[in-house]
Amino acid sequence: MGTSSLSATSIPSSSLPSFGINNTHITTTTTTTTVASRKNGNHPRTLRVVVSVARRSSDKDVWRSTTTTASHKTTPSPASPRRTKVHFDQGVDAAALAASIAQTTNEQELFAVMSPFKTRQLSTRFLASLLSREQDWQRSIALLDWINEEASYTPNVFIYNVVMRNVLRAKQWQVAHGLFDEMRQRAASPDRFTYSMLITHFGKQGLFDDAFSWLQKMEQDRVAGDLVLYSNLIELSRKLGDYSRAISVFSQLKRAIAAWRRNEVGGCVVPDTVSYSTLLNMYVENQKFVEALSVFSEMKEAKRALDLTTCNIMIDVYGQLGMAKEADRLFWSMRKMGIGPSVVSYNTLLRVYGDAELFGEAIHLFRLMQRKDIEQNVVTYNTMISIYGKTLEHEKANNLIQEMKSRGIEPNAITYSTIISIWINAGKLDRAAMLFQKLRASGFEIDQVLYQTMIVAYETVGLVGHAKRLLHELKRPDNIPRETAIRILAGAGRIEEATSVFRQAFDAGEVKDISVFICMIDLFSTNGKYRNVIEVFDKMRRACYFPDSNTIALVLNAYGKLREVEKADALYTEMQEEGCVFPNEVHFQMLSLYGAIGAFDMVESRCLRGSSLIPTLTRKSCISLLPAFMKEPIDSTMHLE
DNA sequence: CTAGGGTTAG
Repeated sequence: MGTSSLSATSIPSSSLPSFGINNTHITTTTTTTTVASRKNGNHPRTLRVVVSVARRSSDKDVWRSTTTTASHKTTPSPASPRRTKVHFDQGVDAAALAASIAQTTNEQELFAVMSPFKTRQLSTRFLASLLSREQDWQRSIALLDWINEEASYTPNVFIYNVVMRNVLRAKQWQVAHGLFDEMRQRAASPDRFTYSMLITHFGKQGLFDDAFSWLQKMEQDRVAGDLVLYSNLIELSRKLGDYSRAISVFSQLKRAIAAWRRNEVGGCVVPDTVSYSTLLNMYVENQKFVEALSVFSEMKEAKRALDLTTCNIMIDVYGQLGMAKEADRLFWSMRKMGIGPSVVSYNTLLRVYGDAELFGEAIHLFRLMQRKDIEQNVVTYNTMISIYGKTLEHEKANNLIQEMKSRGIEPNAITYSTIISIWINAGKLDRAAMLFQKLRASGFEIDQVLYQTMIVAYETVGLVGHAKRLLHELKRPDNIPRETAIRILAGAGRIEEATSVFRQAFDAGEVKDISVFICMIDLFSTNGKYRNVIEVFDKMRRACYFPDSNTIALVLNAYGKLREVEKADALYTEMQEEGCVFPNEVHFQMLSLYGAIGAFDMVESRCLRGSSLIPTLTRKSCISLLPAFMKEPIDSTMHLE
């Protein structure tokens, strides 16, 4: 019968990424499905088997060896007592049963433990509660399989969510995909718990494409997000360096809040401390300090309690705004608010003092930390070294390196690049070079800032030969990662070297960081190498990285320069559908592209309809739009300056 | 009976 052909080996290993939902197999089992369904009068079980076998085929250890289908392929469970409403949960000790399950090492053992309950009616609620005690992903999958195949219960969304939780915590991404598909097929529709877990776990792992595709599915399913989810998405966008997307998510959040206020949806979207601080942080990252301040006061108005992290962020904001006094006041009032400042608070205030040239206060605070035995870390020392650099006390700065070492705090690349810059600014290039050589000789990993610092230093004092030698080394990077070499070469504008190292690294599968793609696109774009821009972009997409909107703007520009308006249009449309909000420059760029090929209808349909462009049109942009409007009179609602 | 979030130094 069908299922016997469904052993793990029959699932092609290439059936990713939809993971095992393989049409061939589903087709071959259709007949059995019908029979099975008729027999026990419920859902098609065989499909479940297909999915679960495929899912398990990725397992590696003992749980996999039991992927035999023989034991549970035919006989519908004799009990199948779904007609009766009587449950026997009461007599079952859930804790003891969970403990027995926890002892099993493979599926057969687990099935054996559960076998007495095939003939008894356990409620779905009981099963969910049983599962929620299990943390191991393989055992929870086995239990899910038992529920489905051995006992013919119908797992609900609670049960699936618990299994999903364990699978995600174990970073089993393929299994998660399979489980998700299975949920949908079995009508246990994913809910906001499911989506929230998927989006955050995939996002945390840097799998942004997946994370945003879950978001899309969530919206298609009309599942309302809540505040934490939106905080998460804003944070994801921030990590991607995509301010536009963050703003777009934020406006979605505001829409969700409005809907919630009108009682249209459930869930809770009232901003809390963490979501405020996420927003704060987003504004800080993008240098929007005034907006950050306004969020802070809105937060205080909303009577949200300040917590440690929010205070730390705000000390930083005040500092960046040149409001050292406020930063100082906030720091010293933390204890009164019942918040003990952490090492991060101290470090941030140290930096604020340094930026404000309040060196006396900084040194005083540092001494206080040492006297009162408040935790210090490498950031504390790096900040102080930089401050001694500003006060021109070079030897004191240098001594701090010895001090931190003696206290068991290891200097890092930031420590060394700080001190090297100090030597260089003090005109002591020899000391800088000596330290650099010593670091290289000791096998310390030189990162791009260290390299760049030295290269720039050599160039500044006219030692062009030394600078060139360093750059030359990077072409054949043996002791530094290729990604680092690429970033340095690109930063130094060495197109040919950067290109060749990038191609080597990409072919060797070594390009893991999205920023490497981006710096190559930047490099090619600023040098008018548009064909190369597209090449890197294609590689980036093939490697499943999600480009930020600035990068997309550069790629659109490249397509335009190459007169590939159709490709530009496809990308522009796709990214907007993905929720990407472009700066107006990008829209104008597209406008002029459409204009150049005389596609005036595109101007209307793609750029203007539903976009926020019209109220912001300036005289200059209106002039650039004129060709497009030649057919139509200019709308009087447009604001001409 | 199920879930998830934020901060410092070159």
